[in-house]
Amino acid sequence: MSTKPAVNGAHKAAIRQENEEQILAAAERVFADFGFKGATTARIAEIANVPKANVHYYFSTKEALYRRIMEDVCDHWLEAAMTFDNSADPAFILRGYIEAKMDLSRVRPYGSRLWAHEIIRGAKFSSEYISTTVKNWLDSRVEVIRGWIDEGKMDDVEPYTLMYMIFATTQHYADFGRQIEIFNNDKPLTDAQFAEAKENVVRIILKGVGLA
Amino acid sequence: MSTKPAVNGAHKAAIRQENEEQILAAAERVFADFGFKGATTARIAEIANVPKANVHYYFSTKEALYRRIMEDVCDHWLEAAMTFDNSADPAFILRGYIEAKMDLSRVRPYGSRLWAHEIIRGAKFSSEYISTTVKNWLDSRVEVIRGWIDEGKMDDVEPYTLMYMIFATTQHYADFGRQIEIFNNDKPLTDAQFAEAKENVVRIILKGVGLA
DNA sequence: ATTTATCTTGACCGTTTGGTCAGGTTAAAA
DNA sequence: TTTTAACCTGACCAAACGGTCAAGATAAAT
Repeated sequence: MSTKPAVNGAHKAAIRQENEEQILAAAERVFADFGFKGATTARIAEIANVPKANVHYYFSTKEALYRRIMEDVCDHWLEAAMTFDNSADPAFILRGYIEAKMDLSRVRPYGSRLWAHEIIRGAKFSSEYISTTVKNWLDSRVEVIRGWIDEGKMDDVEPYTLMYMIFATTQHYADFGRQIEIFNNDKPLTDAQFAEAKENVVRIILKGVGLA
Repeated sequence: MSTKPAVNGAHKAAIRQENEEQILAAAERVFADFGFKGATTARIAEIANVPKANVHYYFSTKEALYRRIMEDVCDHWLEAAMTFDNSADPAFILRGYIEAKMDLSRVRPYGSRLWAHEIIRGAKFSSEYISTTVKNWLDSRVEVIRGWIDEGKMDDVEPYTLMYMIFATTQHYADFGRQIEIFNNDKPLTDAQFAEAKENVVRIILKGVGLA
């Protein structure tokens, strides 16, 4: 561990932060792979490289750990959502949002997979969050899209269907990453391949709604 | 049970078929909700309305049951895949394929979710199937799309990206069905809403690749 | 130097889990 | 009628699981 002399408990605080981060990262991965019920605290401890009792020392229960990670994933999702503002230029906004979501899938695939698990099993823990924070955001974005349609800036498409298409397509690169890898001759997409995919996704969707 | 007199073991055969179907349906649902590891044989038995020992009487292990259902889901997927043939008319073929996939999500959401679980956790059981049957089919369809592009029938898009977009968008209605339901004021999509979504998905994608 | 607070962790506990078994029931075959 | 085969299932087993605890180590405060 750190050899730097501690001042005012900084060392103990650093120990806590380092261990918590290690456990959170391990847990995100294990929950992403197996879902809440399928994940074991033994496996999380193993990946985090700490004794199982330590997981419980820092996070009282498996569920507490799970909720903590989901909050973090939601915060990250919100950052991408913020790129979708009320600008007058739909092509610019939609391009920015799709790219932000694609990038999120690229840099944090486990978070997306964890979310997918959560939704697939019925959104047991996140139902309220989805029906409030996420739904309010979605409904307000749908109003913005409707405004663009009314102003003749884009085709008259059903806005919810468009948003679901964007969610689905962008998260696919995280959730079904392994399948895409198998299709790519068992190799992860290179940065170039991913950039090309991103550009094609943006292009097809923008043209699909009359913006390119 | 059936009161019809049996002839040549038909009754016993009917018992087996009925019980197997019940267990398979229950298992598909439980595996869809919780994934392989998170699902329990006790839960499957409960949903199937049979004693747990009966599950093992008909399917030796949990894994045998899981593999059996996955084979079935793959067969079903293949049926939709068959709509994508070598026709000269890309708009017609893509529309047919997208619609078949959307319908599959509508009539068999658990199968799609089970598949999603399988892929999210790394395609542990299905890796070979994906890298052979599915990949060969995908690669051959990509060649067909390239042919259409070469003939100037559609835009020069990256065919794999297009196929992933179709997979993602159509399966979203099954895998993230709960989220969509929450966004729909906690009500499942009506048939009319689903038909509208399907039409919009087809329209956006076809236009997005220069086919509408 | 001593005390206090935090960290560490092997061992343990009660519950859950996948799977087995023995004995009984029912239907079909001989 | 008897025998055979298939179905049924409560009880049980060993292993896995989430979580706890006591005792020791370490760092910080007094």
